[in-house]
Amino acid sequence: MTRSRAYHHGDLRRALLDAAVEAMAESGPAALSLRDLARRAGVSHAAPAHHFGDKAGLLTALAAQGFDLLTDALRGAGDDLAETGVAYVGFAVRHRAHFEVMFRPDLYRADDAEVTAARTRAGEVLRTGVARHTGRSPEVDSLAAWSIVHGFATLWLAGALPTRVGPDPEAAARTVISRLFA
Amino acid sequence: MTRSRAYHHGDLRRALLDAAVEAMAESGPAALSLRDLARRAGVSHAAPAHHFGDKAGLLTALAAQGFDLLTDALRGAGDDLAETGVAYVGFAVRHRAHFEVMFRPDLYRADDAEVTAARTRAGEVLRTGVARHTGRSPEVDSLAAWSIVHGFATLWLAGALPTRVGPDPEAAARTVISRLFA
DNA sequence: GGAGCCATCTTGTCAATGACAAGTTAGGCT
DNA sequence: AGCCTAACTTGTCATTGACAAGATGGCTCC
Repeated sequence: MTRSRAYHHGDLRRALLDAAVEAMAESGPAALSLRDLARRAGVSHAAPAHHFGDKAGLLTALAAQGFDLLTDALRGAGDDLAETGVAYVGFAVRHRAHFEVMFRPDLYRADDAEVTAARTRAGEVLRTGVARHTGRSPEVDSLAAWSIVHGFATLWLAGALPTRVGPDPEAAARTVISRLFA
Repeated sequence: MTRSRAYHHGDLRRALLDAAVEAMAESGPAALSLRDLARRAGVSHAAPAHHFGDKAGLLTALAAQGFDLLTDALRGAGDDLAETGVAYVGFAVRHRAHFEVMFRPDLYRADDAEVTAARTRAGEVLRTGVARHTGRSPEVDSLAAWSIVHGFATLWLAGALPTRVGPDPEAAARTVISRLFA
């Protein structure tokens, strides 16, 4: 590493992505500024452009990274469909910045090849999880399961849910998800 | 009206909100610019500040208007819970700009009194709709119903759903929602 | 071992934007 | 008639994203 070697940061690309996550955690995605990221990484204001082209480029990379992280999180939940759903909510809470970019296609280049591939991989995991679980129409079940976990996660992150839900999003999600299989 | 009377636009506040919806329909919420709205309304670049204070103020007004529109849409769906859910999705598709602001609290002053009241009203309609429908835990059912319609609407708007779902979001929503009551 | 090459990062600049300050106009009220 | 205040204007500033052109230094290849 040997932090701060004038030129050649070492891993500026990763440092900028990390800074972006950090900045979004503090002030939300709307306030994100490339120049602020450069400042955080200790480089000049134009350095990010070299790695990502423009702001949309950086968010594209962040989205791709996010879909890969989601894939890992879902795989780590094992074979139980309900736990996969809980893992989805857990990912949203733990990787809020990634999550908030991933499903906002106006912020990045959603048709980028790398993002598309990563999104497809995550979709596969979700789909096969549902197929493994139920004998009924896996198509509808897949949509319903995805909708309910995505909706719950989004509403939680937006602060739209009543406080009565409690402080633990994953516990609440477990209850809600199980309702789908009642 | 007598459009364009030099000073005193007549209904600039409404005109700016309409322009905001129009602008967001064209280029998404991230690209929204107060100066562009002023241009669309044919007023000076500082005119919006007088009515809304700042950008967050304008989006706060838009969010409040959105929650009122949502309340109307839900009420118009009648007593059937599934149809209320379909109406929720229909609202998201038909009033995309409002919807995309409403659940993004970092864009506006979510604790504004007017917004809070409007959000509460919409919440009431949703909650009583669920209570009327089921005898089981209305708390969990309410969360599950809200999650599934919000998730479906969000994913649809984000273009995240596979094309196989078809071109009609409300029809697809009907199928998915009915899965919740299977 | 050194010469050149190229990715990496810098400095400099421009137009656009949000926010604020201070002035101007018009329409209602007394 | 006069004024008084809400509604809008012009002007300005710091910040930002994007682009252009230059500087630097590690790496390869001979």
